Amino acid sequence: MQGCSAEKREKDFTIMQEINKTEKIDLEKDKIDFEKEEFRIILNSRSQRVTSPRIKILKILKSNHKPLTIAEIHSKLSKDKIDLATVYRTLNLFSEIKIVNEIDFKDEFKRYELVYDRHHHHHIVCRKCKSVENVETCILDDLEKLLSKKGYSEITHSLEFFGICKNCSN
Amino acid sequence: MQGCSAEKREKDFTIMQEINKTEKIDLEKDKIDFEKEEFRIILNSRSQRVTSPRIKILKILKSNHKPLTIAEIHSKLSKDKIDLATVYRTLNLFSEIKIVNEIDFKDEFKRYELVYDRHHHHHIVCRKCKSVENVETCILDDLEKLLSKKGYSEITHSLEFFGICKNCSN
DNA sequence: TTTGTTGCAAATCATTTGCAGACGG
DNA sequence: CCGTCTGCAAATGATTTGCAACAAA
Repeated sequence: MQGCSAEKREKDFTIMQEINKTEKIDLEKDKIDFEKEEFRIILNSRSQRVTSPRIKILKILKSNHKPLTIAEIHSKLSKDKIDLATVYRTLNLFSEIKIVNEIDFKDEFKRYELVYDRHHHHHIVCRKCKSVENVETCILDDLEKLLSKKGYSEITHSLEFFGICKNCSN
Repeated sequence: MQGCSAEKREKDFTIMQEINKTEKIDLEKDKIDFEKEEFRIILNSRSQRVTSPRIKILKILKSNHKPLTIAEIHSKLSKDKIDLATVYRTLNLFSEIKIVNEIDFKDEFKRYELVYDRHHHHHIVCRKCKSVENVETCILDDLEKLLSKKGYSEITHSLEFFGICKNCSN
């Protein structure tokens, strides 16, 4: 293909057409390209392939500042025709490589939240409407006081620790 | 039935026979009868019927000082031929009336633990062997220090709050 | 070129449900 | 006796998996 300048020019032109089209539609082009590059680095650094479904799912997780269910992620991908099975496989992968946290809100669905770029935090979930707010502090007493000041009532919490026990360390 | 003394005596005798038989087989009779009475009170006070599957499941939860999965509970009932669906329905009921806590250990199974007679506590779970120890303290920093002194490593935790938000209170 | 990923369709498996008979109060 | 609970069998629905085509490195 080297030296095949006519073809190259035609290709460049096609690319420019593509970019112009994109610019008109998407005013946040620069931000999005930056994100893509960020995701590429994250995946590469963990020896994972950079694929279109993975980037799209990462974008969705990044732009939604609350934990999402598989169904929510999949429906946000509806125009991209990404298979449900791929969504499951991708989120299982992301959990394994620890760039995503799997959260249980005590309903029937698991939720996923991007964590590689965020500091440790928790959530307060409304038992009725399932709305979610982040909780940044980390001492329980202070927390519950804070939450009731914010207007929540009947607060309960669930806290579990996970680790490797003595036996398993050997 | 008043004044029907012959019948009453016969009935009492039958009961005594029953008790003697039980004593020979089960040396912990007193303890178990006490438990049954306790469970009866708990269920009655919440307007729930006292049935044999419910008592058996409560006994299992009471005697196992760690959260159990549905499958574990069901297998401990194997000799009693209690249906799996009944186990599910019973534990959902127990969760609703809040005598049992439903816990997520981030594997595929929900676990259930009796809570009406215990003070609030958490757990530390080994990620490999799934062994469970209770955690009684309740300040996170102290906790994690305590846990690593106990020999756990790579400790993480998961904490979520649940409550009713302002909007839903109206 | 090689290895890993995706889409599709089918399988799996935990959980729920309808119903008829059994049981508790 | 009335209303609820249980066992059974079938349905449901989220999640996983096998496989062939495809894409990334």
